[in-house]
Amino acid sequence: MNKLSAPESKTLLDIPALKASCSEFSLHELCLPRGLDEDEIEHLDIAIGRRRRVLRGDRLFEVGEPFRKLYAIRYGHFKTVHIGASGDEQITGFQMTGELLGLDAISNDEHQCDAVALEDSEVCEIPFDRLQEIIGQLPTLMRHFHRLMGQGITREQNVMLLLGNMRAEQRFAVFLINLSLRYAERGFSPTRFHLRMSREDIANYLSLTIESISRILASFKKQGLVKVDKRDVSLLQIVRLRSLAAGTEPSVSLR
Amino acid sequence: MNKLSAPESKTLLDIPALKASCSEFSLHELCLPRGLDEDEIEHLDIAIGRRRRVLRGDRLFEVGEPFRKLYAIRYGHFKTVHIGASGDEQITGFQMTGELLGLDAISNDEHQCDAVALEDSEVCEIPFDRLQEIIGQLPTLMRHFHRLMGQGITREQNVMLLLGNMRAEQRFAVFLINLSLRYAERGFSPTRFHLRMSREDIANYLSLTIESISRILASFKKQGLVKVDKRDVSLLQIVRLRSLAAGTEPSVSLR
DNA sequence: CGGAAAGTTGACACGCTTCAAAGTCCGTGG
DNA sequence: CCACGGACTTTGAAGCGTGTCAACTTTCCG
Repeated sequence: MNKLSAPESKTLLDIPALKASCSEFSLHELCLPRGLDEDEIEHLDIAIGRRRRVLRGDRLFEVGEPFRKLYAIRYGHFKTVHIGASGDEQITGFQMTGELLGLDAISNDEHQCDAVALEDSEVCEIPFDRLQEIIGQLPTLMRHFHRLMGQGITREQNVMLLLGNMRAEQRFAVFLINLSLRYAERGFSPTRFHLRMSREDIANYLSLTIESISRILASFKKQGLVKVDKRDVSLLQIVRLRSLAAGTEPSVSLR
Repeated sequence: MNKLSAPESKTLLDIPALKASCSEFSLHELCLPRGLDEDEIEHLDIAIGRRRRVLRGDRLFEVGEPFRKLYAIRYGHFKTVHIGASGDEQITGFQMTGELLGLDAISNDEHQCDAVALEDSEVCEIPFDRLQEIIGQLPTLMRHFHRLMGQGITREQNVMLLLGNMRAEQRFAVFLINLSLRYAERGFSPTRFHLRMSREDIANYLSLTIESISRILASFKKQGLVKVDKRDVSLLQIVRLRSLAAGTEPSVSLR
């Protein structure tokens, strides 16, 4: 699907081509900030550095690695994994095309987590010091970047609410609805998609066990909420799923 | 303790006074960024707007309020409260002198939580658009501000780890050790401090019940880890508490 | 001093984990 | 093509940590 034959080592000053490449892959987050004129984009393309391919299972960056660049996902999926004090791993997020990786390293100049590709993927490397120089001259872009960092904060606050207040079924419903929304934003079906992550990853992210995920999935299937074949999911009653996720609808007992 | 008779309506261009006032109250976070020269501070003081007092129990800002300013705490304590979809409240953090409030609103131009004063407090109001103008001209300050936002992100990731992976005792130990560190940074005792928040607030923050907090506290007292009188806490065995918090030491059964 | 709010303590319930075992998928090699 | 093995998934039964509920005690503050 994402087959592309992009010229690998073209000059970075080819503005129309840059613009095209950004919109083509819907890098709407940082590569194609809304409201920039040609002149601004000209500055921006200096910061948008090399592309980098990351194969499934490989790490884009690791805990402790010095912080130099942010990464905008051109296509593919990633997970970010934190290592707790006692060696336990926790997945703190799944990222997809158009999203930004590496913000967690800004505070310490050191990456706080591993970023692992869930499938063969490609990212834009964005040197952070160059980015800061540029946004100093482009207020629109600065505002945009700050909004992105703010989104990182609110996203995580939502996960805090999820882990703090929700029971297993609701967590899983939130997980599904969240994926649905993000795929819809990218022009894919909100009701049918492929899970790039294993059950184990999902369980870890939601702080549940794979057994619980399995049981909830079985329960959802029996209620006719979803259809599941391996990692292919169809949301059959998205309205009910939404109200489950919102906590409006009382969750049905698992037995 | 924090009795001060600051001239309320002095001119904001009094640079030496500004400098003094910032260091005096250890607003080391944003009001006194390290590495700024006099000239830079001159620019900065335009952004540092009015001071504002907030009485115990009052809200500095509320959910849905349009975002205009960030707030640097000059003295006092706050909690930030999020309202879940089904009306349930969750406390997502406690903030103390020198910390920044309002970052969560940057993504949406709308505050995502309530900020409630836990005691009579005072903040610096920092108009965000002015701040952005200024950091566009002061790279040092920009880097500093980004570091602060990054800290917001890493702080929340730590809470995610806490809520996701830790049992009740460990959560509470982390809570105590975290307070201890932050008081130490501010020149207060790391082993004796006063809790500004109720048991209910603590329980809510840690996603536990007040009964659990009470039981854990009793258990810690029995083990000689802490001494507690109302809201006054003494950490008697900070080493063991640290290893409990780190998950190194297996937690002792509650009975 | 009195009533309300906050904190403590005990008994029980429940949701999820843990442990165990069976079932399914899928690549590999005979 | 089928047999085999390992990884992943499903399902069941039991256990544990924490929530819930209720009663009691202490503290707070007019």
